[in-house]
Amino acid sequence: MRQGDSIGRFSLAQGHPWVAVDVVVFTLSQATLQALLVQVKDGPFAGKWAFPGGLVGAEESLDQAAERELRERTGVQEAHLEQLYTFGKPERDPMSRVVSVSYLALIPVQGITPNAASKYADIRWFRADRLPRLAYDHDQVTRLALQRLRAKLQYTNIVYSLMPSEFTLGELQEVYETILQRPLDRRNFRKRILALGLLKQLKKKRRGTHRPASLYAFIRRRPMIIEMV
Amino acid sequence: MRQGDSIGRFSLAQGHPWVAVDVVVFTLSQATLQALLVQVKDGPFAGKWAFPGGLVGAEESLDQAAERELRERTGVQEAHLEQLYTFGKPERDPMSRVVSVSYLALIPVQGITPNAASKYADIRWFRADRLPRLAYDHDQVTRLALQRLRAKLQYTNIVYSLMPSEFTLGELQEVYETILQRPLDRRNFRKRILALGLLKQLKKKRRGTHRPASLYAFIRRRPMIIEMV
DNA sequence: CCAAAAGTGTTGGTCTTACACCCATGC
DNA sequence: GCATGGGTGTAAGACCAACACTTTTGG
Repeated sequence: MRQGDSIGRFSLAQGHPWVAVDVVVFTLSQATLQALLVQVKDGPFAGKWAFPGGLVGAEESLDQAAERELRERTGVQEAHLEQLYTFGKPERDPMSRVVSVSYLALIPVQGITPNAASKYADIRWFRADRLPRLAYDHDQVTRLALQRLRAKLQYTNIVYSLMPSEFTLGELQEVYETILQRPLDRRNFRKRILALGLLKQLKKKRRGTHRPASLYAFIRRRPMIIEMV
Repeated sequence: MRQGDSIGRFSLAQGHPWVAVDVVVFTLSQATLQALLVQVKDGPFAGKWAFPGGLVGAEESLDQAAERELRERTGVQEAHLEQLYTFGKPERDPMSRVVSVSYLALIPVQGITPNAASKYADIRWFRADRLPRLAYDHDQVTRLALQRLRAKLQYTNIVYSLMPSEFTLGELQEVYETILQRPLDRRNFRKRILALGLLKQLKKKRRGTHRPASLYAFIRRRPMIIEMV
């Protein structure tokens, strides 16, 4: 397989594709799940929307390339970032052979102003349930990303990566309901999530328009397997 | 990201890695899970064992490259084949930058004689729980493959890809116990698996050394999500 | 007739779901 | 004082885990 013999023996038959990463960045805003899209500048997909991405640098790991892309578009340094799937059909990009490793990034609720730089014609947030038809095979990437997010919400604690440092149980429940697209029973939700022991109740209260709600925070902000929802 | 601008703008900074697939082939034999390993011929890992793999051809999708590698080593045409994960640290292969997409292949119990061709020094089956230290980052690939297999055994019907066309419930249970590495209660196992409605009972019996057992077959041999074990 | 695997139901405990009322605040 | 979200417990049903004896064959 490797160079020693393979590249010697196969270099003519073997393609030498470009390797790129594409990053599906999700966040929550106005109680909806939002995805970050860029407008492609050149090539046959010019004008179409797609997930931001870019070629992997010579000295860079795939994870680092994804982190860099996330940072360049959003300024976000710390986020949940995980590999999704690798797409490599020869015809997926009509201009040249590009094998693309897709990543899922989750960033906390906040007003992030994305940066297109000169690389893209435009960049902005779209409601995840109302994305336009995307360039390349990115519609498939969307399905995968949503599927993975919904699945992981239910057996891991990754929701922490979408939450601000302090939140009420009502807000947390709303996040679950938004992503899973189904209502949850408030009493059962509170029982379950508190029983997991992942949250600490803060002394503070959120004083809003109505009865103040207790604020909570995650005790640890790192990925764990749990059984939630 | 794509060539239009990116390759123009970034081609010096961006590496142009080789893209390979590596295939973890599992089968069952003598009531143990077996993995197919090849012995590397050249380069810094010469003499070490690794999973079979190879560069992706210019006209080939990643899936096709994995299928081809499986076919070349085992002659098997039809198998469960799924992408696992993509590894791409710059230093993972000391000779040159290789991004490797790993695949999991499951083939039915049977006496397959693997074929090293001239590509490898040797090829043979190893017990999955007693693999030697592997070349490249393949120890990581092993962990992932076993993890994925165990997980999927529990919420999909992929076990069909490891079974011959006819089998007894005892044999099926033995497969689950082998892979999950824990004993299962016979009555509960039979109740559950029959309740799923995925099996049909054949008229035939397996006549062995003791009381004959009813033979079963999968009604459909294609992947489905279920809730098993 | 003995050894070995096949075949078969019931019960107790746990987990999950459904459900309704009072509370604290802002306006 | 009313509208709004916050906060709380219980009961019924579903699901799961544990468990032992009889049957059929080969040798």
